[in-house]
Amino acid sequence: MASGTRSALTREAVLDAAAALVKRHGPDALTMRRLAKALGTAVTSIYWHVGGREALLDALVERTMAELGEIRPRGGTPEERVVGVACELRRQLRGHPHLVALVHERGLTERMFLPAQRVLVREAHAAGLRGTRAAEFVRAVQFQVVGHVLVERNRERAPVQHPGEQELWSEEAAGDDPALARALALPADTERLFLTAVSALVRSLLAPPSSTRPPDPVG
Amino acid sequence: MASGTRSALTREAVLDAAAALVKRHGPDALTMRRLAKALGTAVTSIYWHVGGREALLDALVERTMAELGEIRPRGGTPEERVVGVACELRRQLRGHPHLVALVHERGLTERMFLPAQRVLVREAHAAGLRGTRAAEFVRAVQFQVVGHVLVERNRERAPVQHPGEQELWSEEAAGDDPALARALALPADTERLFLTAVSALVRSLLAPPSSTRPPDPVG
DNA sequence: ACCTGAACACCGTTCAAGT
DNA sequence: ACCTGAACACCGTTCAAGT
Repeated sequence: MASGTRSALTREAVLDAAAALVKRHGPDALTMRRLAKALGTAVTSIYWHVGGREALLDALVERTMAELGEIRPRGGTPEERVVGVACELRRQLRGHPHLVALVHERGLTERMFLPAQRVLVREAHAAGLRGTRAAEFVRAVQFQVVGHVLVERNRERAPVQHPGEQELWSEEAAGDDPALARALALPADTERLFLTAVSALVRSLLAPPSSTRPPDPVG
Repeated sequence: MASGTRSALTREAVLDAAAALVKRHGPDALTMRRLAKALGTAVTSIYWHVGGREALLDALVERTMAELGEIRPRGGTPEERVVGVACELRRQLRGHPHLVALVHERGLTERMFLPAQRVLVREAHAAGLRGTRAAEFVRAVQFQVVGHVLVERNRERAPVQHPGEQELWSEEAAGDDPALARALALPADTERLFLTAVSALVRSLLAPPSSTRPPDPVG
């Protein structure tokens, strides 16, 4: 359709090619020389348009972050809505697997999380939290989501571990709880685990602070 | 003291020098050539003793992991003991800042966490959890701790963000909650945040499953 | 304003050669 | 068995030079 965008090297075109490279082969594959070859230009042209590799990655992150959809809370209770927001956020991050690592390396986690922060603040207020308690709630959810995605992504990348939980737990005496040994020998169901953990966290943090919890009467 | 360990290049000596390099200047500074220069040998000698860079890092991780102290649970209730274990684990990981990233990159998180898993299993049993529920509990705590440390470490490395929460939250309308805006503009107190989050998680997961929580009667 | 090649200072790794 | 230098195929970046 478009005629001859052939010879004009644009900042846009460079970013497109870079994004494609990262998407296909991961951030390590993004090399100035490889990128130049993909674009059919000299390496040094890239420097004129976007600067060095660091600036290139910055621009790439910026760009991908802008593509992230907005999250809209859904559900009846604040708890449900917050859990929903967390799940949606995780989904988005998992949709751009390389982005997470890139953002993480560049220390842009805060920036990436800002829209979600605004949403979470509203929900915290709706649940009756205010001031520092609300701030702590927001950040606890943020750390939880980002942390979980980081750990999760890492597991997917390195599916087989040296000794591996499998062997270590299958032979191990897990007390008299073979079901537990079996469960720990299996790879984790991260989807379910995320839901469980974030639900537990949110439920506990949104609960009225009245119950400073008396010690359990169980022996 | 020791006489002439001067000329004999050992696998041990290589690992020592490598560890020192990583400790001082981070994993990126660990270069085969730099390491060789530090050791006063040819680059290729390292290959004979420990193999390539990848093998070197593996050995380094293995070694540092073995140095990690054991965690002993302390406290009256299972909840207290689990939180204590989590805190101790975080402390240990923070004590070896480069190790975390290395372990994470190599996908050895499971292996690193195994001793802690055993302890957590005992506490889960003590709290009355069994089977898959106990396994889920253990893994939730594991993901929480590792994830938090990863996020936390990243923040420390990149103290100033592009726009930064500061500006973004100081000018922003946070509803009618200036205290919250102030709190979110300040850097997070990760120590406190960790304690809050892990306590909330553990409390919620160790609570008896009886309360499927009826919906809040609040309008 | 835009693009180029040559050059610099680095990498990890291999390999034939020494002792 | 241990150590070496030369060489290969890569890097990111700079810079003077072209048009």
